[in-house]
Amino acid sequence: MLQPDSSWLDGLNDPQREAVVTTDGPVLMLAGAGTGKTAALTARMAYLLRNRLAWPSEILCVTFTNKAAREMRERVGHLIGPAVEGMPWLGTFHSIAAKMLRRHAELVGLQSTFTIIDTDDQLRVLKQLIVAEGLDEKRWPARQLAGLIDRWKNRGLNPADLDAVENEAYANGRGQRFYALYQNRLKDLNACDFGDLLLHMLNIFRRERDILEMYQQRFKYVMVDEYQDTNAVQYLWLRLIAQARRNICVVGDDDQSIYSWRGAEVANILRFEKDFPGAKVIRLEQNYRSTPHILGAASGLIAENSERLGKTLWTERDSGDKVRVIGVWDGPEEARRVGDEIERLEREGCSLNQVAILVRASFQTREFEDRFIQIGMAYKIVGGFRFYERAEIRDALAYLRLIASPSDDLAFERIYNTPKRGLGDKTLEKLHRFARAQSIPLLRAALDICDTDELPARARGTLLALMRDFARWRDAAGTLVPAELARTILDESGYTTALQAEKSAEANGRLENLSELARAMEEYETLGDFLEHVSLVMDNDAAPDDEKVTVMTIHAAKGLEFDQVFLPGWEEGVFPSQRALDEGGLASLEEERRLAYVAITRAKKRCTILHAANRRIYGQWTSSIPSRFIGELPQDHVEEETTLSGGASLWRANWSEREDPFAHVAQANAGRAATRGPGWQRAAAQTFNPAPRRIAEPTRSAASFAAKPRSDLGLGARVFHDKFGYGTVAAQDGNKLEIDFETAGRKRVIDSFVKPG
DNA sequence: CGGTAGAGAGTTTTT
DNA sequence: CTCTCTACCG
Repeated sequence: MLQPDSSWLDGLNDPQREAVVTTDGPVLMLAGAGTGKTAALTARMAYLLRNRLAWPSEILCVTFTNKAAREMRERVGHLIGPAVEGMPWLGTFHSIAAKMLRRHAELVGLQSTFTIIDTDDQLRVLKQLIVAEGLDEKRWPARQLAGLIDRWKNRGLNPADLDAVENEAYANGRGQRFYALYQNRLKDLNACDFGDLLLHMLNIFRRERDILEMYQQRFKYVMVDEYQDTNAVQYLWLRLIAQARRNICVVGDDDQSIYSWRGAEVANILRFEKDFPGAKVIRLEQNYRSTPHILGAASGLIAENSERLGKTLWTERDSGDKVRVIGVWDGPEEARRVGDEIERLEREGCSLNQVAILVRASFQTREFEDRFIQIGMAYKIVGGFRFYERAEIRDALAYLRLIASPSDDLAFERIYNTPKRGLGDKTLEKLHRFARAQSIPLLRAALDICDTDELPARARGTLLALMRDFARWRDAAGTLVPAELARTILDESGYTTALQAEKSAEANGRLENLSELARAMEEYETLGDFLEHVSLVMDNDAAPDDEKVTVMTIHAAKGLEFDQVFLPGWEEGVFPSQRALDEGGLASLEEERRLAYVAITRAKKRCTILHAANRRIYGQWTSSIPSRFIGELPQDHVEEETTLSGGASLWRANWSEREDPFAHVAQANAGRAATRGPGWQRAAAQTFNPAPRRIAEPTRSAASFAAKPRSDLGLGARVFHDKFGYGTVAAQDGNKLEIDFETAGRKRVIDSFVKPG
């Protein structure tokens, strides 16, 4: 064997280095937030490859997200060059399982060309089953069943494995039956859902010794990122694969486990040493990301949790700023305050890409979006719908799926009347009956039924035309590259035209998404490659674009870091969320606390926590008290700018700079005093001596300085706004416009956000 | 068959 | 409040 090459070890600290060179036997790397676990993991992989301990194809490296997989691939590539291209088994649990399952599909009754369906299709299938079984879909929602089936699959349970209690969970003891029906239906459709990818492979491993052994032999080394997030199937799957050689290295942080509601089991990380006796436990505790105050605040908070392995993060950095806690009057003021702070940071030269607002729940982003539009702050909302989950993308994909596999009934159902071509439920019903009678797929049935007199003339004509289109597209698929094929289909199906005709605000964006889709397809040579990619890999990562503040949920922010982090909405009921408090008991509360820990540890330089005394939730004004997590932050690391219980004096301190915070509430509450909670009354009872309210913008925003009116947007001008759609200019004040939007109503907007319509 | 009016529900979401 | 789904009418 060659001399071990240790150049990868430069720049790593002692524990990291140990994790890299301990290649034999099980290793549990407990890596706190910002301790360089990815660096360690990638160095370890480079070390294995460079020292010829394994070929690239002999390393199994599993991540949860495509993003993490991509990053890992890039970083290993940096260390060892293009050899990394040949790492076929570096990827997400799902993509790796899918790759395996394509090879062994027949063992679970599928063809290797099976389609991977998403939640949408899943719900459609379930709904059909529920209706077919004569159940009231209102009483027993498909969503609920989908959730149950998901959870069962996450736990590695097949229909036959359900006990009576599980079975009772749906429709009075019909859970098992529906689960089984669903699995059969998927088999008929030659499809599987995300959960199946892992469960099928687990079943195969359990049943077919030789196949399991083959993989056990192949993978000399197994590495797992974010191990605290593994669920039962993933755990069992990994354990089977790693059992033979026992060269498994898992990396995780029990304090950052925030996905238990999706089946992740922290217990997996806690029991690793039992599963793999003799495991070496390595703690990465030196933090390279945050200031001591940020770490101190986060550590103090997480120390309140009981079930943890325990780590002590430390840093060599200087102190920096304390974590700020700011109390404000209500939601709008919170957004205003954050906007002001960010403008100040901007003036100080801080890059907006280094600023993030992290919220507990996605509805909270709205407040900020409204405010940022008003002051002309560049922002991006991350999360929400993934690219491939958008309706237009899924429609386009359905067309392509149907070209690639004509038996894809789900795809057929999705597009046979999209765009609207006058085919309705009646026609679909007939098609279904026809297809079932002959045991043929819907597309085939549609073709054949045109030769009969089953359908009224008009429907038959429409259907026939559609079938001709499909025949033509199938031919075209032989000659055109996927991207061109997609463009042709979108064009000839009338999809593009229908969108263009629809003059709504979203239509434009949808058209852009579709061209984006076609552009993304350029990289693929075959339709099959592309479809596999899209169902498993295609994600939402916005191209690294220009200076923008990021607004996203804390869940979405895991693994990221920013100089400046704002954490709004730290109020009881919002964070920790009411649901967690009501339903999950202590375990839930602790997960919320871990979430808070993740949130704080995203900050490199400064972390600002906000809480509002009043918030409008579902249109109701509700008063709220600061989150218990605020009280749990160690005093030494925190500076409180104002406290609500401190009452008037603190409010008054900043009073003159601000518009009357009661204005909103007073207005909104006019005539509905009943909605005033105790907090409102308490605060309202305090007498203030408000400074005269400003008439114009309550705060100076950067946008209001460059107030040059645009001549092309005078009164009455018709304009288009990306978010609000078409409207008419009702007032113009410098570069600020008031616009009556056709659908969104009157809004104040900076002129650079609109274009003449 | 397709548009509109009311009702009902409404955390987090890597794949 | 605001979005989504379903029921009904044209």
